[in-house]
Amino acid sequence: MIDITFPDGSVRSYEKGITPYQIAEQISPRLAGEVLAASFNGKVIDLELPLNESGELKLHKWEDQEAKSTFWHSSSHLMAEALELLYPGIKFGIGPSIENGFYYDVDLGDRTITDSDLKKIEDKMIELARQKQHFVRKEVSKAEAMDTYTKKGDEYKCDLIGGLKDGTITFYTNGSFTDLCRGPHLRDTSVIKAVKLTSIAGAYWRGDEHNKMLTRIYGITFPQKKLLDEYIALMEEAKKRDHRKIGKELELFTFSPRVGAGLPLWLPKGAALRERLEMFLRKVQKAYGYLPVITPHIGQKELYVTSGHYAKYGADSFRPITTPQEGEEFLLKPMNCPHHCEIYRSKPHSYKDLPIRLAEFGTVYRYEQSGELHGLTRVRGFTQDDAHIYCRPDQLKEEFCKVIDIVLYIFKTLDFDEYIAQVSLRDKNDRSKYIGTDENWERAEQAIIEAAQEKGLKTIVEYGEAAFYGPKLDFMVKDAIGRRWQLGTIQVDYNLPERFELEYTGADDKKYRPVMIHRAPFGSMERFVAVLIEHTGGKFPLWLTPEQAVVLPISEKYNDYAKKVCELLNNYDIRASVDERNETIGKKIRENELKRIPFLLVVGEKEEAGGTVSVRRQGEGNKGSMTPEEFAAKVNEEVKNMIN
RNA sequence: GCCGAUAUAGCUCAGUUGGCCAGAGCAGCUGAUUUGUAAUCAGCGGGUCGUGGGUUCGAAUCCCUCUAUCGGCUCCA
Repeated sequence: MIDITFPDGSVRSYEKGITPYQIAEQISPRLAGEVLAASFNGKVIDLELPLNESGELKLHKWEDQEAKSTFWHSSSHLMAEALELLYPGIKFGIGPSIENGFYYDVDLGDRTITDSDLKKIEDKMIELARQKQHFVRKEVSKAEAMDTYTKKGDEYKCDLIGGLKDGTITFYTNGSFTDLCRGPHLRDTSVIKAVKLTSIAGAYWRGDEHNKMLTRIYGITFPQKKLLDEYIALMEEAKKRDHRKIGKELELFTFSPRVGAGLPLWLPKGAALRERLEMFLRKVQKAYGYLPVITPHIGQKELYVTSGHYAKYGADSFRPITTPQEGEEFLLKPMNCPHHCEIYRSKPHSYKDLPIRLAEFGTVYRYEQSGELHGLTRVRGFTQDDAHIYCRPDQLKEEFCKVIDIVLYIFKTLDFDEYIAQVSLRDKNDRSKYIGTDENWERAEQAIIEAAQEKGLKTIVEYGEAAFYGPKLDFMVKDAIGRRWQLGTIQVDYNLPERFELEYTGADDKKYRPVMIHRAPFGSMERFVAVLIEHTGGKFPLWLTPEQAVVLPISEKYNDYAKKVCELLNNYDIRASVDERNETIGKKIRENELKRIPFLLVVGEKEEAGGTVSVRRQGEGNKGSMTPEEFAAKVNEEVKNMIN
């Protein structure tokens, strides 16, 4: 007998060799019908894997992520089976589950697959799923596995098997399709009731751009048709929040092919929004002892040779700007740090002066590959809310913690509660991508990990994500459809101070190297605004929104009164305007609601006579009448409470 | 940069198998209306169908180039 411990702490004894599915059946037939996967001692396993020892068992229903990932992983095998039947001779790369669904990378040879083919693949998948194909696990030797795929002519699987250890290799078979796979899988395909193949894309084999590009087919499946419909509806809702769409609708920004791809043009309302964000951060930074500086948009090539950026990125940057004579070469500035280092160098520093925090909303230009450009989130010209902190080694952790405070304060003020704090460290295997000594890297990595811990941040660690000169703490936030973007970033750097020979004089009158922190709480104004748009759907917080109120005269007869009200509000620092158009009040309300104006102030005969405005709040409707002064006081009070 | 797709008026989109001066709604302009909480009515103007080439008697429609955009991959100081 073995003892099985359940999540509620209860323990039951079972015959050795019992499967999780049998246990579910014994608990209740209903549970057996709903269970999709199991975890044994924390590891997800097949429902039909015999248990031979005591341990903790969790049975996963659809709600659990473990169930979903198993479900989607099995779905990718189902899709592979359908593909093999529809496209004989097709070769397979990898086909994992992902956050929302699954994909499979395939090599179709000379054939191509387009969106119009997806329907027939979906239909085939449903047809196969209904056959209730069992997923059968088989352990194979490495030689046997290699032989199978050599015969089949699938070089990708052979490549994968080459990297596996003998004795750990398993095949899974469902219907006519057998795949090299670690598992686990569903019991059978019959629970896959709804299928949607979402897109086709190219993907390099093993993620290496020097390798062949395979065709990646993305899909998602559900145990009920209803869940698929809900998912599709949710995605459609999310697409309405796309910052590119809202940016156009609300006239925040635009692009012009004539100006150039990836070079955003901020329209008056977008500029107003961005300016308020800047002012907000400037105020915070002032309180934290930052000193605003301004540096030019170009710098001599030598500057970046010194910093090391030229060696690392010179070949993939905008070409140098050359002067007519003298043979000088300048680069459009791709980052602000070298300039700030030169500011630090402009005079000698005492240990008593540190930390020195130089801040600049610095516009930088980076050559991004054409296929990478994406709305405001990935552009070729953008403005970093940049600052560089030069401090003594003993001040490092405290300074780092203070920067975390700023980032968290900003996120809190803007209701970004679902962020991921990512500690980005060096690639464990390839250290050639980085500059600086191991010792300095260790110190820097340690400082970040400790500071994050001290601030109680829940972090994930990613290796190989560090900058070439130092490790980072990155704050990642998702967009409307779940793509992750890096916003805030904090980086510890021992290398640039070395390269620029930065110094301060210690108490003992000796020269020392300061440590440098690079930090940008927003990341860039462009990306931050993009994510902010997607989070709010364009309904910006009252303190931030470009237009807080619009006065709507019932008819043109009241335009003069409306203008008077507006002027009064403007004097109270309310951002208001008058909709003077000769339109019905219904239409004015509709259009200004669609523009996400927080307050609409209707004025007509009654209001003019009483010296009031009729207040209508976005999404809440009519809130009754009050004097413009009362309204202004209310708005200003609300704004004050939001950013304090 | 790579794979796949898309590009018609300021915006959102129609445009059948290639065939008369390329259409609609919204926006704009003009006029009427003077409006009470999510679309008042009428008239008018507006497009070398992304660009350049090709096939054809004839191209928005078929083919190629380039550009931009979209979904991914790679990259992201």
